[in-house]
Amino acid sequence: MMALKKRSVSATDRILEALEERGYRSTAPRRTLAAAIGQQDRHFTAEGLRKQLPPSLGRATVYRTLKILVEAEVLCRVLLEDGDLHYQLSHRGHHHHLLCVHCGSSQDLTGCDIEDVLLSTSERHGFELSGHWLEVYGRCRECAESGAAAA
Amino acid sequence: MMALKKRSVSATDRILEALEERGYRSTAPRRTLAAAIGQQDRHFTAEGLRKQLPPSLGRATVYRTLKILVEAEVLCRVLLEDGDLHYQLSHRGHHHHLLCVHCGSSQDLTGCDIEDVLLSTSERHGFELSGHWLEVYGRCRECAESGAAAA
DNA sequence: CCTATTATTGATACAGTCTATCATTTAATG
DNA sequence: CATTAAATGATAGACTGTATCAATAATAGG
Repeated sequence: MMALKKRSVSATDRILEALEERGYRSTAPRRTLAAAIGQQDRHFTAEGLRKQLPPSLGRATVYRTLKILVEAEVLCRVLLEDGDLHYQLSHRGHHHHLLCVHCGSSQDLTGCDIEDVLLSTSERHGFELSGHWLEVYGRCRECAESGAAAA
Repeated sequence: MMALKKRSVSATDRILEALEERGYRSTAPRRTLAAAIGQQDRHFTAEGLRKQLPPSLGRATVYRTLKILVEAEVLCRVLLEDGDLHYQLSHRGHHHHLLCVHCGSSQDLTGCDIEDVLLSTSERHGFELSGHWLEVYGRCRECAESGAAAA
């Protein structure tokens, strides 16, 4: 019982597990990083993250660890509408995001049969599909309901 | 009759027209740039373009002009699979690209009703759609047929 | 054609994001 | 513990842009 805080704990743990699974050592900087990333509730940049960390944690370590985590698919990169690339906690497997341009939240796009549409369309072009990148922008339910007349 | 070379000529002209339409002055650097961009047959980077230009043409001018052209929708930015942003001549209106990861060519994705799929899916999430970004990666017909066993 | 006005240019410096190098420190292992 | 290899952080640098600004060039009016 009392399963509060489950989200942040499990995110941090998932990060540490992913590192361990891949044979990376458990170090103090990585534990600090994992905790900080686990607390992010939306997409973030490497430098934004760094500002929340003790300055003693070197730049290179932050970037190296982020890179590892993207490769491990614990983090994914999201493309903002202006072309900025941010990081975000990822759920397993290939998926897409509904990114709220107002509050910055993101939810996974589920129940979307976009793969099928792309596959058949590609075939018509004689194109051998190997992957795709999709980001969807708009306003989440909360922002749409509250700021009804937002830009 | 004899409508050869139409593509490159019209691309350069389209660029110059777009600048004029928007009230930008016709200058030698911009004409040089327009000609160089018109000759690109696939996506390129700002620095890659710059290497094909006289060094006297300043960095800032290249970047400024590219920015203007993206805003004018004469150029569009394409996202490569690794997160790199490149530029590319654009055809009018919103569209998507089939990007060949082998030869770097790109073709427009037509006959794709992805907007409809996204719209209905977004609605199910209570998400107010305002835009999206989609890139599709794979191999074009030529590359698929020739290098049958390519990576 | 000449001049005034204003946009444009290119040099320079700087910002942001990320990588390479490398001596030092630390974790894992026996 | 002692060994060994991984990881760290400092530093420098690459790459893609943006900001500033004095000098220059394009347009508009006379």
